[in-house]
Amino acid sequence: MLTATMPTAAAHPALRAPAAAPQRIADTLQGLQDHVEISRRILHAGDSLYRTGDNFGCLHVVHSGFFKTLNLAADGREQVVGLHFKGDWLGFDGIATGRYGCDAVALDTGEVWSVRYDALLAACARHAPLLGLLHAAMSREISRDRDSLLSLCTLSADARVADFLRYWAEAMAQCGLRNDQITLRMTRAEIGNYLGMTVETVSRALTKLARGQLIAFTERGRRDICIPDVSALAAYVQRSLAPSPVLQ
Amino acid sequence: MLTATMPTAAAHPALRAPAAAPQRIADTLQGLQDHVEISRRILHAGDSLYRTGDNFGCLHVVHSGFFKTLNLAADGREQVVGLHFKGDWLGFDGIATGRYGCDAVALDTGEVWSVRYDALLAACARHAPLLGLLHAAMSREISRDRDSLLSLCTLSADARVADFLRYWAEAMAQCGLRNDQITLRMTRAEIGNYLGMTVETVSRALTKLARGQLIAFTERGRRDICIPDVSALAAYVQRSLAPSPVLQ
DNA sequence: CGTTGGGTTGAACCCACTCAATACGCGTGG
DNA sequence: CCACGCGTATTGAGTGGGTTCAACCCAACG
Repeated sequence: MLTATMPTAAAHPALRAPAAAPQRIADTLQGLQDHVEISRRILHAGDSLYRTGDNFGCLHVVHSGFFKTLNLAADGREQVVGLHFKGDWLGFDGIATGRYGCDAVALDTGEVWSVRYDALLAACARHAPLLGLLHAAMSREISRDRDSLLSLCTLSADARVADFLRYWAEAMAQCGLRNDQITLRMTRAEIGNYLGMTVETVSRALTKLARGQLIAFTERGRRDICIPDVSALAAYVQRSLAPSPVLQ
Repeated sequence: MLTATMPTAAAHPALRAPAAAPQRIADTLQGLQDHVEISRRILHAGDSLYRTGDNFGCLHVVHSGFFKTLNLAADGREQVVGLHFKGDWLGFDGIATGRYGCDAVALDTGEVWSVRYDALLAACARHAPLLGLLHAAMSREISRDRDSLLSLCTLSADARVADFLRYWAEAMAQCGLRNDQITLRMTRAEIGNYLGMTVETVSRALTKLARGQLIAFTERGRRDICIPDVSALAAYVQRSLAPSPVLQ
């Protein structure tokens, strides 16, 4: 069995997912391709896959690219509630009510595979493992959301940014992409919204991490970030928990 | 069709659930009873239904009482990530990994119905509507978690407490219980943890709400709370969004 | 009684926010 | 080519909401 090497510390809470993530992603895409009729669709940065209130009919799986989900309140508040990478499903929130409960927006050019929910259920009836994949994906989504809550409530602003970068790098690795140098597809405003802080705080946190050698900016633009050692970010999060002074 | 009256403002984001919640709960319990072998279990306040890391084998449905789910990080951080009432499912987070990802703890005496996950799947194959109930429950869980994120990131401490009370009262109504006077089953510490603030802030927020006549404490103890008008709480949340001075 | 756990309240502090100025990157058009 | 505008990012100074630290109240209980 070809298990991808996972260089980062395995002790981290958000790392409960099985180490064989690339295999899982491949199985998901293959399973869909083999048993359900799928419709492929290319989206570009800023395009919406679906919007809050749209009639629910399809589930979607990210085949390439990056997506964010936005929760919109009736009063205008909006909140980035999830980031989604290759192999992730989109649209679960629509099953219960028959309407999507959030917006799904592409962060750059990418492809999604869409399947009709009823067709998927029919396929699951014929081919049971497909249902297992579906349930596992929903289960992971729930766990992931809870980990977000945990980080949001228990970490300082700096640590949340560090944890965000670690999460992104982790996701890159699971997609089989290199994660020592990542290009954030989000503006500081989006990151700040996702992490519950302001643009300025995000910026300050990033410069502090750069000062501490935990990350480095590349020559071109400040949206590319070098992460020499992903596990060092996790260590930073741990350190910042203790009331002992970390790095200035 | 007997649709329960929902007195509260329908404009609120967390109110996406179909209005026929009592019917949904009844259907869930009936569906389980009719098609799967269930094992009933009584728990008392503080008892754990399952713990983080336990082998996953069962899903559980609350039949009576109140439960909280606790996310535990390896480093000791713990976070209340969910509250669960009659008809709610517990244990979804265990499907993906084969181990529960959090603790489920009873907030007072209550009964849960447990079903083996594999038995449930088999029953779903025989009786399709059961699968619909399961997926709807998972879908609602995801939506609910996202609403928590939204509140946590976009509301002030006072508004979060108000929103918490509104949510609890809402849940009581959906269970068919009276919601003009609720007994919080949680200590200030638990509430604070759930809402991402300290005990003192929770206490201050409650006294402020009481000063503003939005809630009132009963004669006995400060854990019983009268809510004369639930929709007034939602209105308070809305008001506190605008930078205009609310109530002192 | 004394003790213990939960709750409230006050005072001082501090992290993160607001406000504001500046700098950067990039496309457009002169 | 530079000028210009615009969105984005960074940095500084000042403020404030929420925290920390502390004292105190109260009810339950041995």
